[in-house]
Amino acid sequence: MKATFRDVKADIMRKISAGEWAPGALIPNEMDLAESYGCARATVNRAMRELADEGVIERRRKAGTRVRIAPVRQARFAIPVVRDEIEEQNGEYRYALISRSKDAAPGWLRARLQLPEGTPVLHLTCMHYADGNPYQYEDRWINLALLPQAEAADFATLGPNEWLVATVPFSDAEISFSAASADETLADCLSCTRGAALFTVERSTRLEGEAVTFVRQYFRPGHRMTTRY
Amino acid sequence: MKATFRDVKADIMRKISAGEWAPGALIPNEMDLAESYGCARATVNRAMRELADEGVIERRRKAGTRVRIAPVRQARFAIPVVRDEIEEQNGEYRYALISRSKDAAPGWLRARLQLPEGTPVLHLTCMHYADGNPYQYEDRWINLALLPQAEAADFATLGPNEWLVATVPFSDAEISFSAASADETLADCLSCTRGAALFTVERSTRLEGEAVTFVRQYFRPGHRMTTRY
DNA sequence: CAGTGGTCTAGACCACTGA
DNA sequence: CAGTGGTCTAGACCACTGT
Repeated sequence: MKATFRDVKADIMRKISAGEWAPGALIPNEMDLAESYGCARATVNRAMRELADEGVIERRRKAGTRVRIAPVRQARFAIPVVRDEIEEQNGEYRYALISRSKDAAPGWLRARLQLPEGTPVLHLTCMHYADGNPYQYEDRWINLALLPQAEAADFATLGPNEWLVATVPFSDAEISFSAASADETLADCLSCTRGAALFTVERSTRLEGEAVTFVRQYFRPGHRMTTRY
Repeated sequence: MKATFRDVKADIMRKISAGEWAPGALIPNEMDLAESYGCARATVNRAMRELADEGVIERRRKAGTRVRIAPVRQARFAIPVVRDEIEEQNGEYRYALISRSKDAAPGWLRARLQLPEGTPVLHLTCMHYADGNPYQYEDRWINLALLPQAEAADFATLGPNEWLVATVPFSDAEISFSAASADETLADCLSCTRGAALFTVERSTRLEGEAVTFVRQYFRPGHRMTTRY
């Protein structure tokens, strides 16, 4: 009879899945539920709060709790460092720096990261291999005005990805997924045909409002990013 | 002086960001923190639990709480119904059914969804338009053994996506993102060149372990899926 | 076995908001 | 203004796990 918050959560989910509480329907309030489950209100509260976080129900003070009409389906992705991603699949990771140059940020990058004219940036291109096969081509820009120490870093052996994670551990990011056609350079580096469709990730990272870095990652043809929800 | 769980969470985050508690470092236990923040242990617990959920810290009974060495960066995506996705951008949504057929599930689909041989499926292909422009090509398979009523549904006016959300509101799903080259049919439907790189979403949905549906969605060239984390 | 986090409780006060 | 969820508290017991 003693219900845990997991029991309560599961039972509410069941009632919703079974159609007992239809989309849009009002769910009893916390006090009533607590009584019917024979537990404290705080227990019901935790169950309901988690369901609300997951987008299953919608809660409003005074108005009560309702089953969402259009359930907000959401998926969570882990965003690993490339090395970890490969090693988790028991692959042998190898990294190689292709090019490195210091310049003023080009216009498209300044616009994208809201950088002032003349901001110095470090531009790196590199490759990541799994078991000797091309895995990912990385096109990386680092804001030297904010991270001058990047100029002294040795990116010949350590990938910028790992260097940044170690240097700027917690930051905000905007990430976007898309598809791109392989141009000559990409085809060459990834050992694929020109025009091949490549899964692409772009990410810009900020620390307290200041743009730290921008990266484009092109994955080998056929790459998938998978999750459950 | 009265710290809320938000205060505690923010302060812990600050200490970690500032390097006061380095990656791998042991964080004081809940009782000590509660005392230093002048709040109840439950308050500290909630703050820490949320940070652990977000992948910032790692907690183990008896061993205590540590700052994660490799912070698990994770992003959340809302998975909207196509119509909502378009209408949220103030676009005019239009739907069209291209083909509809009933058949036994082909081998690749049976393997993918773990269906027995001979399982009847409904195969639909359709298009979604935004402001009259091709937006997404949908290739949908519905398990008729589980959802026989799909055969009677009129998919000429209502997209299978919306029909399913209304019929099977809560289910588990596996979703994966990739890139695909447009073949003749896709190029034709999406008004793009053959070989264009298309952002692609595949999703298989289960209800209590039973496969309900599988879908491949091909987006128009240039489509991006974006989020912050 | 002892220390740490995980959870529950009963009660309280507060914040928001619909009627 | 009254009902609902949001949060905090002080205390308790339990589950796990390192030593």
